[in-house]
Amino acid sequence: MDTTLDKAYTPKDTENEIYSFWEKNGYFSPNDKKEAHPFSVILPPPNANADLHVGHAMYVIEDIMIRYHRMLGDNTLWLPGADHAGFETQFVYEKHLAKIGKSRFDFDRETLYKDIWNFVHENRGTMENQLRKLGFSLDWSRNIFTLDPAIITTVHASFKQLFDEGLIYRDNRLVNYCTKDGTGFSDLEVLYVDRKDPLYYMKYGPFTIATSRPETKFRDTALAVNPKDKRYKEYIGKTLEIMGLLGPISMTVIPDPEVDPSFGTGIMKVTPAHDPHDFELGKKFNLPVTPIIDFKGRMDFSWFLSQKNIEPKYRERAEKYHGKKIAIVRPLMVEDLQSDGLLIKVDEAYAHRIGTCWKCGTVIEPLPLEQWYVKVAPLAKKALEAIDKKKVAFVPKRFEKTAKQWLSNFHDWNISRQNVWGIRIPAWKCVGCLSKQFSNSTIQQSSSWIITDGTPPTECPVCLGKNLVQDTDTFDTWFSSGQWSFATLRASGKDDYKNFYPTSVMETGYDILPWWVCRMLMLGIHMTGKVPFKTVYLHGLVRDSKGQKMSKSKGNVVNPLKMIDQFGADALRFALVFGTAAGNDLSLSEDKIRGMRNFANKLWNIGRLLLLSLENAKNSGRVIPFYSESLHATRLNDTDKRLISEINMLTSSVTKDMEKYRYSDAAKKLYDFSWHRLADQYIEENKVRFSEGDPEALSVFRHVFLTILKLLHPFMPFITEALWQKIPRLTTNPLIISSWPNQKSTV
RNA sequence: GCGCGCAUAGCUCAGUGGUAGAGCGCUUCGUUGACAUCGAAGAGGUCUAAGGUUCAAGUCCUUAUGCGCGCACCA
Repeated sequence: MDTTLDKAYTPKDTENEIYSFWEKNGYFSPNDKKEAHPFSVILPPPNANADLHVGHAMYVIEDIMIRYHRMLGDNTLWLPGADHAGFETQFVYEKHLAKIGKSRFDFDRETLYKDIWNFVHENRGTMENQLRKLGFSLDWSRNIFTLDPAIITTVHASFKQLFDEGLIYRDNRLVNYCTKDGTGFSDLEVLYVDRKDPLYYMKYGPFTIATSRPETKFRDTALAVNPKDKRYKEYIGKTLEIMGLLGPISMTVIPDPEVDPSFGTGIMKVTPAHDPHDFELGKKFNLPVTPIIDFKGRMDFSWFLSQKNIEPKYRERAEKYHGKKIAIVRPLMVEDLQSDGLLIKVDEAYAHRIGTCWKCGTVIEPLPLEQWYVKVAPLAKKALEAIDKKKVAFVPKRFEKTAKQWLSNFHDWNISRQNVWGIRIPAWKCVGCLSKQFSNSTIQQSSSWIITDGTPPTECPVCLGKNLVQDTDTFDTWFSSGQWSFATLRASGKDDYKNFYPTSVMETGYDILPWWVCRMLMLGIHMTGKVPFKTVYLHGLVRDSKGQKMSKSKGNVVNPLKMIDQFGADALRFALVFGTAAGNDLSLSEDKIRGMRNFANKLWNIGRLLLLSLENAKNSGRVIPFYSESLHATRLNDTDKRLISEINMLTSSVTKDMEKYRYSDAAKKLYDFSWHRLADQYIEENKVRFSEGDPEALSVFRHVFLTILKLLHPFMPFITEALWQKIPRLTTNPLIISSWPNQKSTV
């Protein structure tokens, strides 16, 4: 064994070597000892085709938990995976297509899917190697992809079961639709932004109405007023002839207690096809759902133009508007409203919030579309009960309330996506039956669907027809992700589900609490009868040195790989934990990482001094005994004994912190003790003894330092392992699988 | 409107009712072998405000102010 060390620690030389040493020897896999307690964590699967960002580095908390429990001797599993990230990945792929002058519509479904598959798999290894660079002790032999057949099987089976139980249904209602990306979204994926837009006041029969969406007025089907509003009471129930841009329309005035009399003029126009509130109102009053905007975000006047005997003026207008985007039509309408004397005024800076596509920023259009919905309330109820019965604990505790709030307020969940890249929904329709039912041209009525476990059905159970068409939609990625905790363990082989479900801890960013954690709770409990995890630990967002959110456009993004390259993975890891409270956002600066690199170097040089001293002692024929209780009792002086007592106190205090998820505290104590107590005090005061080869001093120094290496290992796995392997000690185990210290332990 | 969080050193933030902390920055001094990615010494705080609980409050409770986040409404 080479016992000399370089003057400064160079992580680059050692990290890769140590990682492959660990991986090759299977240390990341569970020890499978029968008497061992199970401890399991499932890594939130990063997007398979994207590079890691510094937020992913926060999963270091999971590695700390895992390494700690592995050293405790627990049967420890940290399961890695990669996410196909349905819509998100397809979005990236479409950008890539655009660069080469193509679009997804140039390909048939199968080709497109295969092309995205290849695109993803070209990039997939990158993300995984980046996780390795971070030192994450993931069991790669169990690596799972969200599109692995075993996962798809589980997702299909759950869908069928939920459908059979009546917890999934098909409905035609207004969907949050992005006309640019061509897909609908769940409520959670709509990003609301504050904007200032014109509010148009226009003449509406005897009234004045205010609207920010004049383009929808062509398909208004009613007027609504607050029943308590005295100004309009007499109109309720009456049908009025109203002059519009395309001639007169007759409309009934209906009561709606939700109309705010103080907003605008207190009269609301009702457009069931393009406003969720109006849609519900329309259901109540039996109003027709008549769209004017199509799925590309264009005005569709075909319903009007197909009529006979239209006045030329109106035909001309409709033709002018037809097929154009909303933004183009609005000013045209304003002109026409003015020339018809219908425009009263325009409030140019009306402040409101508007739903946009979280990915591309396009304004979300509520459009009527048939989709699959999960009936959330019964599932949420079970999750709420589990929380109340303390079957799930939250760290920090305050997120329990947040989770409960979400679970109490979820609407039914639209899980259909008009994407190709994803798990296709195992639902088929019979063309024969369909043609018989198909009467209403604007709204497609629900008909009976054939749901299977994924196997294509051979014939229609109703008419025995063989012409069956599969739903072209795929699942919302979160529908499958919501089953990740049990789907993975069922897929990863052997007895993993039996041994490791429910998992010990679910650790992720608080920003996906509603998207992921709540859904895993709901689906996990419903599908398995058990909570999917016993503890939820949530970490905050990584921000820049000034506390600003990182973004590419601001140019303040910290690249974790660059930082690892520059300062080492241990330094980055320690910087992310040091001085960071669970659930709070944290500021990360290069300065902080550099500071932690300096700490790593400090450790390195403590090790270097120890090794040099041991080597000198050996060369002069001294035998350095290993620390033991009898050595302690018979030979140590007070100075040495005091240090031993302090390292024992540190050990129990750090252990307590580890148990209570107080990683920042543990890290600080270790930093402080190593640097300021051991190096600055003990070593400085006893330097002469070391150089003289004092056996007791060196024995104590070695014992204390090895103990520190153990305690620090979960945080800084590379340098601690590297030093550990250089230092003569009793056990032969590498540090990663050596035992967590207690007050009696020898090293 | 509802909910959550934050307010502590110049900056960024920890802080588990018991003598105010860290990282970075700053000042002064110090390089013959552990480390200048260092060492020694130091400056810098009415812990946002007001009230309350307590032997004891940065910490618990109430209220206020400012900032941030989420949700709902938004014709």
